[in-house]
Amino acid sequence: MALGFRIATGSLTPLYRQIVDQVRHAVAAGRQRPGDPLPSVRTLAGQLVVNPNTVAKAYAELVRDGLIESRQGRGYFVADRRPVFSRTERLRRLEEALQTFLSEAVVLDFPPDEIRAALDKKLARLGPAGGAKRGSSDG
Amino acid sequence: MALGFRIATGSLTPLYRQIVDQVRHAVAAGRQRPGDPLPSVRTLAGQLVVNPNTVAKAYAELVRDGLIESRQGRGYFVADRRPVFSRTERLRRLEEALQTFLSEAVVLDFPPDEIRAALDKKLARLGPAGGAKRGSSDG
Amino acid sequence: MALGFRIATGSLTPLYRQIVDQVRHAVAAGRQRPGDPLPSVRTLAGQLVVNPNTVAKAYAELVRDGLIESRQGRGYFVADRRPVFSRTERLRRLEEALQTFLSEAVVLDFPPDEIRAALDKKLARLGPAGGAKRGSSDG
Amino acid sequence: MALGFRIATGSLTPLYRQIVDQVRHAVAAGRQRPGDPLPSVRTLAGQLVVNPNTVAKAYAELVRDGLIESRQGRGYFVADRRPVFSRTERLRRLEEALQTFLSEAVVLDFPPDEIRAALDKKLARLGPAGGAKRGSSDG
DNA sequence: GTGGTCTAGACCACG
DNA sequence: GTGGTCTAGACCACC
Repeated sequence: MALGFRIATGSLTPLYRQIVDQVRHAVAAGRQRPGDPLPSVRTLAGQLVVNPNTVAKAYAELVRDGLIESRQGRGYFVADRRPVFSRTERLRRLEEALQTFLSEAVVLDFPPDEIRAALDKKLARLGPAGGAKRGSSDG
Repeated sequence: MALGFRIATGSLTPLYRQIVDQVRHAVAAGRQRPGDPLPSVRTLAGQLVVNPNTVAKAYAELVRDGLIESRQGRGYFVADRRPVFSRTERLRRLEEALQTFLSEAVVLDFPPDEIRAALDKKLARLGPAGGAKRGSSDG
Repeated sequence: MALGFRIATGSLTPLYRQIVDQVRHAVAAGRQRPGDPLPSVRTLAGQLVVNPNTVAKAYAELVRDGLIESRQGRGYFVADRRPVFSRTERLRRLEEALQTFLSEAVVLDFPPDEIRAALDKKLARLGPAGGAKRGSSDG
Repeated sequence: MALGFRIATGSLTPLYRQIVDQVRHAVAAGRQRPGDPLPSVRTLAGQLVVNPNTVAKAYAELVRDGLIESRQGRGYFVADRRPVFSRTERLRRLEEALQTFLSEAVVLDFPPDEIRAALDKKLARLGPAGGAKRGSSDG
């Protein structure tokens, strides 16, 4: 199936960030699996009505995170999962993402219980399917 | 009481953002209630050793968000909060932010337990009085 | 002292890569230490007679490697060393860099002994000063 | 004997580069000597299951580098090697490549021992007959 | 056709 | 002044 990428031009978050996030969602949810091809830079750019460079920038960031890889002349593909970051770095990034999320939740005036509930619900849904399984902590 | 504002000059998050966040947290935690005065721009700037413009910009953003209001010649005060968004809209936004956070966490290969733990830890630190208690109010 | 950046426009290696390498050299050799400012994007671009975007791209890559950091409105600075990558990833990168180096050496028709000797000489020179000291292997 | 060429389609390095490298290594290791014939473009393409264009491009690069030569209607042969660069120039280039490699290794926080070990391991794998033995020849 | 690099120039956010 | 994002469009390498 075609990835249902959507972009909000009016949003505060940069276009390239939105693309990065959506690819991450697709991979995290297992909608895209290792080996699967991503839409070509030009194709996606046309589809989202943004400049190809913007898509390229997004893809480049995902490559550096080890989530996807490029094969010259062929396109981008979801990469085999491999431990790229140290545990400290992973924690730093988790913390950062959590901070961003919580700021938004607080601004939206949600009480802790409701936030926790929302998380639990979503965790349960992706539950046994997606998520981490491997022994992980690479030295 | 004086708000215990603290600024980290070396931090990655902009100074003005740090101020905005701290006011938000103070209000969310109930340390600042509707009608309470905020320190003047000059006072806070002196206290934090930052440029007054920076404080002014932070306050401007908070005004724009409806969290505080300025009363000519008297200073800034915490505004009576009225929900700007409908409950459905708020839920949609929470969902979206949560989705982004969770995808990042999953891609970083963190197991559900660790994600939950990180959230709980941060929620607790937000203060036991933390978050909004009022029932949902639909716009 | 001003960093003696130089660029070879005719070279096969991309401009932005050359910049990345030179910053790495400076940091590895201890000519640039944590906290030190780097030339601003526009300044360096002017100095090297390249487009600012090219410098920006180089700096962005160094940021993602955790070698430097940007402070909004102030510039780029050498970051405190922190373990960003997992051991596997570090080994992968070492292997890659070694492969590139050896290919060049082989093309240049140097025998193993001479290659080894050159390495030893250079290792000895940065010896006790530069190089790795910390316990490193972060989990 | 047939050259034991192997290609990794999933690899990050381009197909044609892999071919170029393998020919170089074969020559460097003395498995192919001046005057020896190389497999024809079509033969090798069939053997590696790649497009003949890819092989042709690899051979073209090797010709350009003076490592092999084509004899009209007969095929490609390993060329008599003559040093293109003066010894000082070769040393300068070796120095430069080494510098880039070492900076990367140091920044990756590898201790001298480990760097040396990695080099030795790779040199050994290059083949015991590996590398050039001839004395330096100044151009 | 694919991705990779580079330029020129615009507009915004931050201090 | 600083960096950050985005566009438009060029040219090259690879398959």
